[in-house]
Amino acid sequence: MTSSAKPKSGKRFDSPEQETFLNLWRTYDCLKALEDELFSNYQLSAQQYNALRLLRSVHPASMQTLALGKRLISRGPDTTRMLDRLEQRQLIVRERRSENRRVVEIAITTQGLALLDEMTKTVREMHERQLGHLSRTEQQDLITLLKRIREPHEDASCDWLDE
Amino acid sequence: MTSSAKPKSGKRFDSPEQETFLNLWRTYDCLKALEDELFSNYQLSAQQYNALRLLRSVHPASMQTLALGKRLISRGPDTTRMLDRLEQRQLIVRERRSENRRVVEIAITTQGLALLDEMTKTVREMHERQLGHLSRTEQQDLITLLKRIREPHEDASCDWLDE
DNA sequence: CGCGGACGCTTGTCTTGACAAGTGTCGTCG
DNA sequence: CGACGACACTTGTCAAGACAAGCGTCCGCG
Repeated sequence: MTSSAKPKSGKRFDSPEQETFLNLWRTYDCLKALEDELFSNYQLSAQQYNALRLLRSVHPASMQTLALGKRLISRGPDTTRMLDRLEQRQLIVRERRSENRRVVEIAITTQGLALLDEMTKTVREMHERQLGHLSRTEQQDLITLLKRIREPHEDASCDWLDE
Repeated sequence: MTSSAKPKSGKRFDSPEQETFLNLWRTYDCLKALEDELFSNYQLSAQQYNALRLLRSVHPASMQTLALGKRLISRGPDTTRMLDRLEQRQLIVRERRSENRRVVEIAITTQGLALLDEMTKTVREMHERQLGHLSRTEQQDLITLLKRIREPHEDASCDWLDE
């Protein structure tokens, strides 16, 4: 049971980077808990909400499945099944283009827009609870730092087109 | 198809708070991708790695299941099954105390410590790639902001005892 | 015109996490 | 000392995500 005396006195982190990351993780998880709580009232996941938001931003035009998937926050091309669920609830429509039958165009429906409208107020309130206690400046500083973190990683495994 | 003219000109966010949160989410996901890639080489999840790290920090003492679960980053009392997997691989041991047969004490094994030791170098390299391009000051600023975000939420759905 | 390959999406399968109910153990109070 | 509630953990069940193979469609080239 000698096993290298590295385990430090009590606890703490292995490196400053680890502390940073764990703080980021923890904070994200903290805020996500609030999101999930709200969205579950509407039987939506955060991802689905974001998909609807994106579709609204291009409405009345449509988007291709892959393009939508790329713009969602998390990687993972499992867009199909998520859209299945939205389609079942008639929040979106899928249409296969006749000129190129490979691609599927996704558009938000009136019901989808209505749902987003219905949620607007509570979503805003949740954001207020999440981050309302930070000043604009603090939020801006934070965003700057976060972008700086992502800088060397974008295009690698992350490509976010939403800005 | 009138549906409220709220969808703004092009895209953008509904509120500054949303922009902040989406940036946080995106950044977390970005860094998590790097973590996952590394940990999958050792057949571990980030949660499992953190559990082992925590157990090492109290080694050679042990922790109760619930206490361990509370200190893990994500909420969710599904600690049992995660520990099942670690136990199967003999990285931890579970022992039911005779004086109080309700609680289960968890301790890291020599093999668990060995695995952590084996991973040390690659983990450090990954952290370097994740966040090495930020100065200490920037990281400290970031941590301060993140803690400030969590301030009003801790104890509510999040209680992090690790500092 | 037909064939190979690339593209875009779908499906299958497995692992992982979430939520709720169940099991065994302990403290306490009548 | 026996029943009740609380506690700590486990198990069951189901939805969500990850990874890889499969299908239909289109383009380019001989």
